[in-house]
Amino acid sequence: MNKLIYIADDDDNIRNLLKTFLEREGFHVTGFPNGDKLFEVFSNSPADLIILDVMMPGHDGFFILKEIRKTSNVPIIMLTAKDSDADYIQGLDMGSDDYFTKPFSPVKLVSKVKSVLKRQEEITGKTGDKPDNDAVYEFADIVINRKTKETTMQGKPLPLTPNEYQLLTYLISNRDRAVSRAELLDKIWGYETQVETRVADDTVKRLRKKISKSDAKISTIWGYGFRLVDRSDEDTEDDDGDNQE
Amino acid sequence: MNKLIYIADDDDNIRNLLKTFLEREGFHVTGFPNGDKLFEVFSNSPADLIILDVMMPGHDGFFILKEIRKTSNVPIIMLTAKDSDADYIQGLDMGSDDYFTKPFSPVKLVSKVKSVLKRQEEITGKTGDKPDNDAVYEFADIVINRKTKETTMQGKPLPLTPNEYQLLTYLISNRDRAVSRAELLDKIWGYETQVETRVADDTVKRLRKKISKSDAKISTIWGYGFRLVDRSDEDTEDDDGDNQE
DNA sequence: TAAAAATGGTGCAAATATGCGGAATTAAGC
DNA sequence: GCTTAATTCCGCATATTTGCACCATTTTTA
Repeated sequence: MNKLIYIADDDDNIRNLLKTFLEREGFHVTGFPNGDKLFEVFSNSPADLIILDVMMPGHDGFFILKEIRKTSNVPIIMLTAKDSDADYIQGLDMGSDDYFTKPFSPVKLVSKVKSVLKRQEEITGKTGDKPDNDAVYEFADIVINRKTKETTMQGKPLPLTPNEYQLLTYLISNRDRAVSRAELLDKIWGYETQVETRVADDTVKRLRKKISKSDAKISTIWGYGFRLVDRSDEDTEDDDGDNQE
Repeated sequence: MNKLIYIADDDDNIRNLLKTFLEREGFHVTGFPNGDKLFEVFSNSPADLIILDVMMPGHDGFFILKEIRKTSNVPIIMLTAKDSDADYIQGLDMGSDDYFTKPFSPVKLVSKVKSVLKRQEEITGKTGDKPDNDAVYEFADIVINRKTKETTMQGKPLPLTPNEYQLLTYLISNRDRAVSRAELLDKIWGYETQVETRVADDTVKRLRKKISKSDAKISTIWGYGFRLVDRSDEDTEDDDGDNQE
């Protein structure tokens, strides 16, 4: 999986310790001496998970946390000193964030990291409301991150070609209705006129093959177009009326 | 058709250009110097389609778009400057909205307008000016979802062919009167002249077979056409000799 | 009551739509 | 320029729809 993890801690020993343990587990780790540096880099190249010490030169961990939260839902693990920060911890969004109390066992932190990442995958992999609904499209067991253009099916990466990506995205964003071939050609291929072409069918064909094991299914509306349905709940009603003109 | 189109753009040249081209195609066009003015007027007298420039004095196009979307499903075409608005475009409801990048060809925009309006008709129905809040047609135990094009009878899926779907939809939307064969041929088959054909009867025949177990029934108006009746309440007066033409 | 007109039903074949595999073309990276 | 991936094109097999011919049944008209 090769996840990228950012660590901000002013203590070199702790940073290197964590780096060592995490890298041993196959993670890609970058350390920062303070939160501001981390934030600066993160703004341009996001990571999969962030570990923040609360006590740091410059802005403290909670400040950085809030800054990051303004634009990202990346999971964040806070490193706190004893109980002193208890009050602040209460305010954390425990859904996507977590905390660890110093001193801590590196082994335990590593397993915490793993569980947080796993949970994150579960959240993105299932139908559950999630904060960043503009950037993430979900349908059944398929998740599309529109910012990173990453697509997953049942948590595993689903490689899509550009056209397939667009088509699937369009179908998902119009999950509540059937879309006609003409509309697909117009929106995705940009054909103004309804040229007699079957490129849409071709792309649907390839897409169907790739998501054949998914709960999501592209059903045909005979004489009209297509519609995305979820096998797990709408399977009983496939055939139905269609078209016009 | 004589559709009404509203345009909001602070650039007089663009507004007049569009106005000219669209009016040449038979559309009725009203221009506004900004989105707020357009919104104000639209609130009282709706249009069939709206063209919004993104960059405008006052609220920008996306803001106006959202305001309009709170109460209406009128198709909207956004005019954006280059790729700068790419992110926002992502957030559009690509189903009923569309966008155009400046600079654009008026000819292409006109054809886009046409295709959008046509699609809107397909979805909303040929009757035209009605917000699609009645996307679901019901008659007796038959339900037609015009968005998904799913048809159910007594809760179970009712598979209809394109022609049957159209015919049933037309009958339901005209439940309060009898429709003549000539009218059906005109509206559904598009036969301008009253060709001596019995295709309408064929489709009625097939439809009757499929809904034979339903409370809905297609009764024949001898010498004229058909009318949809509900067995459960209007059963007493089925055959009667209405006639005219 | 018989004949004519209108409608309903059955079956079939032409027309249309869709799915699918693979070739051909185009685009993209090196 | 060459190699690979992506897209489109091309037939063909299959599925579905639809119009029509033909006959039966009902209704009207004479």
